[in-house]
Amino acid sequence: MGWTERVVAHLADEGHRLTGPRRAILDYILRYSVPFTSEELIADLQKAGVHVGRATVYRTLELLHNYQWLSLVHRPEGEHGYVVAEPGHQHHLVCRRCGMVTAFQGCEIESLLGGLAERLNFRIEGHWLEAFGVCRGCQRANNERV
Amino acid sequence: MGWTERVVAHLADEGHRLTGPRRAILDYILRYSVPFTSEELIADLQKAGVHVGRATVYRTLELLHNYQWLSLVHRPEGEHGYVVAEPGHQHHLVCRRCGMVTAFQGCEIESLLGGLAERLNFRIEGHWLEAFGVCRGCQRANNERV
DNA sequence: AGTGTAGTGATACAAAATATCAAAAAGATT
DNA sequence: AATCTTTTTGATATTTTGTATCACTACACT
Ligand SMILES: [Zn+2]
Ligand SMILES: [Zn+2]
Ligand SMILES: [Zn+2]
Ligand SMILES: [Zn+2]
Repeated sequence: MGWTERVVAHLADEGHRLTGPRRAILDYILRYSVPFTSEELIADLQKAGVHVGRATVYRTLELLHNYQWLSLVHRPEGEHGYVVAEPGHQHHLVCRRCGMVTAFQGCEIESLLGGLAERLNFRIEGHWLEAFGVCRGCQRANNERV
Repeated sequence: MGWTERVVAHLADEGHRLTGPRRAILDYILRYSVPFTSEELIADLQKAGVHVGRATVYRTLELLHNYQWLSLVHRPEGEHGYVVAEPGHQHHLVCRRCGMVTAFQGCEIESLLGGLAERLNFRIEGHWLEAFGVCRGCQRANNERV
């Protein structure tokens, strides 16, 4: 069962309708290998001849983001982009060259922040972590060029 | 030597001119106790009767951000806001109630990410970490109310 | 098939950010 | 201190991004 099917099932569970536009957006999203913005998706859908209203794109992405089927990451240029995700605590490695994103779980940061929080009397409820670097493919490409 | 003086000295070093508008913005920035956006600063300067063009505010904030004299953090409502910072590796605790930001250094995350990077063949060059929670003051205020 | 309601999208609108470019002002030079 | 060179500024126009409205559509359920 792939991402789309899980999303569809979950949305149904939550009482949302499976509409044509939502289906089209879900399908299109999977074609991205790098984070995308709402505006980019709108433009790409249009180019591809898929007719979906601007407001619907914004609404659908927000819906998916609320359920954590999409995550936001910082792209190399600075703005936020969406990437497909699975619900739950997750972090990302973002390639500065090609923009590719790799998700990873297993986070030991809570314990790391624990001592700090105690010292500062700050009650920590969550965190956002994202790492930047160069992915395997881009390292190789670079070596070949040199 | 305070933040402003360090910034002024650094900008001079880098060959930038110390203009009236820049001075005004630097002075005003220090009055914020929570992260602020470009638009907020523009509005506040106007209210305060300080006349600085909109474009200049955007340009100056970007300049300071490039030199890391300002950091961007996610505010409780979701958007990005600027906070004064010192160049170098730094992270922030952001209070979800009042928006107050506490910076901290001493970061052991590199080592934590090291093993992961090796497994994934990803060369990590940096990271962004930000923690959310409730600051000391807001915890106390809440207790009193309950 | 009929019904109630979530969802859609054209349009208008608002907000945020950038581009342009003549005029102003820093700082160097004399 | 007057001049010159170059950065910087800011009014304005424009683009980009995101939201509000609301009549209409079509999904889900009986
Ligand atoms: Zn890459
Ligand atoms: Zn984590
Ligand atoms: Zn607080
Ligand atoms: Zn760190």
